[in-house]
This record gives sequence, C-alpha cells and structure tokens, in this order.
Amino acid sequence: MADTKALTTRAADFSAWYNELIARAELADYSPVRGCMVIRPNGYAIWEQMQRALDQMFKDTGHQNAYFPLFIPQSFLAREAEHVEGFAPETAVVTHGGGKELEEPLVVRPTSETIIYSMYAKWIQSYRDLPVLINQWANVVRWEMRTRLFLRTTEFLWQEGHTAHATEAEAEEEARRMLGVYRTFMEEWMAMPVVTGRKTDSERFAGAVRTYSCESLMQDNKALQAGTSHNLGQNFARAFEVTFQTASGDLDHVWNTSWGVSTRLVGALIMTHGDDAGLVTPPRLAQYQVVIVPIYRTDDERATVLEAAERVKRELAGAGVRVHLDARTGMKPGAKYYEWEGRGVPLRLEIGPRDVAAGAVVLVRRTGGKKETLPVEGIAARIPQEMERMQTALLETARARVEAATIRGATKEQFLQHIDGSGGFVYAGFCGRAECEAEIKEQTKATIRVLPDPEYRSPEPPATCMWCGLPSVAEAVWARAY
RNA sequence: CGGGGUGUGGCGCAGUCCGGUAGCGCGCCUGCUUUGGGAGCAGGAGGUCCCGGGUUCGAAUCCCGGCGCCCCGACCA
Repeated sequence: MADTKALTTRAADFSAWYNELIARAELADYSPVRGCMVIRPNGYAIWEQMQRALDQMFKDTGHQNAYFPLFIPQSFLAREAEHVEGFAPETAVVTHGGGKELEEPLVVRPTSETIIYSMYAKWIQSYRDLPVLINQWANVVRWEMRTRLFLRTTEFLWQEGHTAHATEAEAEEEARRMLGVYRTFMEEWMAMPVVTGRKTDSERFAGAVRTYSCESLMQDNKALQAGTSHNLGQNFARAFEVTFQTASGDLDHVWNTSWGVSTRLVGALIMTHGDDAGLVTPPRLAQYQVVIVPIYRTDDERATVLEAAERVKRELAGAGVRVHLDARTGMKPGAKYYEWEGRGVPLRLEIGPRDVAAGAVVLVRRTGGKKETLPVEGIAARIPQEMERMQTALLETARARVEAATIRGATKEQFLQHIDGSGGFVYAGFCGRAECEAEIKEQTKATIRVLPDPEYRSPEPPATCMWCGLPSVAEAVWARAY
C-alpha cells in the first residue's frame, strides 16, 4: 500500500484483492485474538443494514426476537448424536469461573439448538402453544482451523431462527419459507443471485433431517454458502423431550426448524460486486447512498458551495436518502473520490462554483459511465430513481456473470474441464451415492452445492450420473466452494 | 497439525550474508501555498529492531530455544 495506491487486481490475486479491499474500505481489521476480527464502523454499518432488512422480514413472517445464553452446558450438545459429532471438535469450552473449576464445563455456543430446545421443553405443553417462532441475533464461536475476514472467523455474528411446529408439514413449510426469505433478501437487497435447493446428506447440518441452502457464486467462480434453513424433524425434540398434547389428546414431539445467515454475507457482498477500485455497495444496503463532494478555491467559493451542498443534502435526506456531505478541508476532491469509491458509495454528487452558478450538480455512479450534470431542481426525485436503477443493474450484471460461469448437462470430461479451468457451477446428473460424491470431492475438490429447486433445474433432467454413469436420481450443482 | 513464508516507528519495507549503536516511502502533527480525479514546500513527533538466553569490547545483524502472524492443505456459516 505504500508504493502503490491501487488495490491488487482481482485478476492478479483475488484473495489479496479481497483482503486489501477490506483494509482500504476499513470494513474490518485483524484483532489480537487469533481468528477473531474486529468489525469496523464501515463494515458494521453494512451488517446493520442487513440486520434491519432481515429483521423486518422475519417479523413480517410472524417471528419474534429473543435471547438465549452464550454458554451451553457441555452435556447438552451430547444429547443429539449427530449434532455433537458435528460440533464438538470445534467448540471452545469454559472450564473455570470465578477462580474455581466448574462442576460441568460450559461450551461457548457454536449454534443454539440445544439450549433453545431445552427451554422449549418447558414452554410447550399443548398444540395451542404452537407454533413457536423465535429468532435470535447473536454471536457464536466455532474453532476453525483457518480463518478469513468475514468468511470464516472464530467468532461471528449471525441470526438463528428456531421454530417448533405441531406437524411435519408445517415444519417443512417453515423451512422452505425462510429459505425463500433469504433468497428474496439476497436478490432484492444484496443484488446477489443465488441457487436454492437441498443439501446432500454429507453436507447436511449436524442433526437435521434436511438442509436447504442458498448458494451464490463469487467473482473468482468459487461458490459460497450464503444461508441455510434446516428441517430438524423431531431429532432435537426427542433429545430434549419437547412434547405437546395434540387436539386428540395424544402426546407427540414437536417438529423443529432452524435457519441462519451470518456476517459472512458481508464477505459475499464484497466478492459479488467489488471491483478493482474497491467495494461496490448496492444502494439498498449502503451506509451512505450518496456522498456530496464540494469543490472550491477561495473561502468565498467555499461558503457558497457549502451552502448549496447543504441545501441538496437536506433535500435528499428529506426524501429518505442516506446522504453524507464530505466537507473535510485540506483534502483535494480527487482524494475524496478515491476514498468514497473504495468504500463503495453508490452515487457521488460534485458541487463546484460552476454548478452553483448553473443550479446544477454533477452525478457520478460508482459502477461507471460518464459524469452527468443534473439540475438541482428535482434532485430529490431523480436520485432515488438512479438508486433503483443501480440496484437492478447490479443484480442483472451479477446474474449474467454467474450464468456465464455455469454449464449444464455436463459430461465427466466437461465437468473436469470446467472445474479445473475457469471454474463455476456445473449442473449435471447425480446417482445419489455418497461414495461417488466423496470420490469427486477427493479428486477435484468440487462438492455438490445443492440439489437445485425446480425453478433452477435444466429443462431436460439428466439421465445418468455425470461421474459414474449410473442412473441419475437428481440433478446436482457442483462447484469448488469457500 | 503438515508444508512454505515472515516478524524492524501507525502501515509497507530496506538494513541481516560481511557485527560498529537504525533508515526509506506512506501516514500523522504545525505553518504557508493549494483544491473540477490520489497537492507542494518547510519544520516536527514517533522505534523494547517479536521474546528469552548465549557469543563478543560491541548484536537488528552471529548461535540456541521459544512465540506470534500470514499463505497453501485436512475442517467449516
């Protein structure tokens, strides 16, 4: 960063680009604790926008927020066999408190199914108590081997929804509904296209009956699991004896779901839209949607320009636009341009003496194109339109990129060529056998991201497994993943 | 945990081979001039050279032992 002011390009080294972008935009920083990051104000602002949108969507679908403890008695994890097998190796365990060794060690939650369902057992007695629809915003800890800012850190922020239902069908409907909520959020807010579908058993959440996922493809053509929704069946209900009396008087176990997205989404946003100049934030998630840069020479000009800039700012703010006036002195306009571009601000307005005289402003879009002079008159209507257009264009651009990196109906040879070549999604037939899946992973590092939902499937269902040639039981989407 | 790399002002690095008391760029502070795409000049602040031993008149530099961090693998939202 010393001798060169430009970021490493994505083409030269995607990973370096990613890290440099985060540093440059001041989204996050490494902390004194290995694997743990500090989310800086600019990064946290994005997470807050995400939280706000998602929280509203959860509430609109009938959920309430609650909060459960950070610590979980170690024995709780062990109650669900698959669950403990999946999570025990990556837990942080507290053995001492107040200077004394604890009777029972406490696990720092890697996820909260166990402690939440232990409480549901107390709260649920009757079918009249169902469904229970709770979400929690929390931090969790998973002791990962290798970490990457936002994508995989030892501690991360997320939300986890946990619901209990009277019937299997209702739980399934809930799991699917929340997958849909995630998809909507990712497409409409993040402008990030996803493929939804079911995970194979080997990629399933530890303790779930079925796991659904939103998978997205980053600019380096590696897939990222962006959100998951699990149908837990009665596995946890049995482990924690969450029972209820049905209308007919029988005792039954509840049917659970859990679903979550994390601060990983910030990483997904970076790798979906970022360019060689830095972050690109879709308007709906931007901390500042518009930044105004005043330009002047003399003190007189400065006063005039700032007055005009303040007027524009007020007008935009009045129209609900998140706008920032960068009135810092001693910094040349060009320096400000680079800084705000690096931070991903969607739109920039430049106001100088010429513009003030003409009753105009200069509009510059983060995603390129020519500078455009606009009349100040009507700006409060014009800017929201620009943002809408950019929001839509970002999604379309990303869609086209993913489409270009996707092949369908692939043979084994085409699959290998694609995975080892430019990379991306490969849609092809799958025999359904775990051995086949494992062999592919071992030899190519590619995994089945999802068995796609109907709307993503190819018109012609594949007849045979792309790898072993046995009859195909489902179309699968393969990719190398983060 | 295996392989590779690296620890020197806030950041990025040089200096290490060949020991002589720490330097460069960026950033930061002050002042003046600047400001339509990363300003210039002048002055200034800031360092246990990762830690602990050893060798030496003398160690950032040589030797021994630790530790941290980064990258690549196995694991993962």
